[in-house]
Amino acid sequence: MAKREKPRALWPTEAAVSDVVGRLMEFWGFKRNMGRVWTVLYLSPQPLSAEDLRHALQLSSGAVSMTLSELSRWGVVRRVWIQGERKDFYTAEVQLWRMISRVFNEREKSEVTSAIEAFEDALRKLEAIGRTSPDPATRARAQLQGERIEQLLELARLGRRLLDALVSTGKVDVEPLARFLLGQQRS
Amino acid sequence: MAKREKPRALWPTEAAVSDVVGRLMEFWGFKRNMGRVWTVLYLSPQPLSAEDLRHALQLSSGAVSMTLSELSRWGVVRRVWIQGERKDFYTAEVQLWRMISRVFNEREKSEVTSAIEAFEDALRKLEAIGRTSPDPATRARAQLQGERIEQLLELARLGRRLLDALVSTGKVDVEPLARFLLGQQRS
DNA sequence: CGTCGCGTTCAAAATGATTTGAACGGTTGT
DNA sequence: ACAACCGTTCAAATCATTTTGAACGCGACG
Repeated sequence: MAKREKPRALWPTEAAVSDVVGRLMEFWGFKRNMGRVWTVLYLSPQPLSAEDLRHALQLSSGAVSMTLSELSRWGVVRRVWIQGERKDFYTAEVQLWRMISRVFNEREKSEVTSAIEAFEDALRKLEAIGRTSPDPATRARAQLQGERIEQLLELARLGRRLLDALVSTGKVDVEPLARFLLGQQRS
Repeated sequence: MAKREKPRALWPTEAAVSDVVGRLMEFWGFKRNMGRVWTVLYLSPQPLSAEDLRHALQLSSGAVSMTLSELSRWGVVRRVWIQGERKDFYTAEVQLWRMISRVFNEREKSEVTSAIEAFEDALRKLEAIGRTSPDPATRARAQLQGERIEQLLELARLGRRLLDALVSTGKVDVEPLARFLLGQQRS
């Protein structure tokens, strides 16, 4: 039986930071606990077990299990083997940018892409109306809506390009992006 | 009594588009109805009354009122006077980029900024521990956490720079940003 | 004035999301 | 084979958000 430290309460800074990250992630569309669990792992020198996390964050066993498996699905947490331990242990992905670009790529991009498709679809239908409707008022309205939707579509495409740029920049490292942004700045 | 068209059901494309935008906005942290209401206004040739919206989207009077006032607070919808009408009418802000950069600037930025402050705060506390704790293990741990939090801080600052870049680019027009992104691309 | 139409507010209801904890199934060690 | 231990699952419970609709206040009109 290896000697491991007992589940210990979080330091105040750990609690504070994981809370902040939890909030950010929640704001960002994930569950708050995902952020908190990830942060505790990220700040821990050693891998932690589900039980450690349960104590650190006062969660039920089910919650920990579900949160960890969700985090694993996003690839931001890894399961590690610890010699002579029965339990599973976990570590956080420490390559922050890799995490983020994966999320951008999988989550945001599909969101934006499906919006783009819907806009294109609507445009096609409106064009059909513009060509076939007998009523001039109807045609005019279709025309106007087409123009507006075109704008939305352009914006969505811009968004997608931005995501692509971020992700492809980030694939390697955050540096180039940072340099670009610095160059962008007024002073 | 001016002649105005009766509240009319949405065209299928209008319904579809407002739904998509509603989803995007929800995903994005707003209420779905905000997106839907905005879209209906955006696609309408004339300003619409609260009642029109109520019919178009099947909302209660209260919901329409609250949604419109929230949208007004974000400056994405404007109230307009229509000659000889008792009711209030509304139009959508059509400068898409202006809307978005306002949201970035007010909402995201404050989120990121407060995270940055919290990280800085945590760092200060950890440094104090690193200087004063008698226990070497504690000092080592504080050291490590400091490094990790430093990373988070750097990332948050990068995010803020990105937001600044977007917003300042967008203040004028979307064009420059678009050009930059195109230039960025691999081919 | 009194009434009507309209917009707003807010408590209550509905809906939606998250969390719990007990039950289950698999594994290890005896 | 059994007991102890762990992780997972999922229905039920809790908690948070959103929506409703009735009550109110204001201004316009007769």
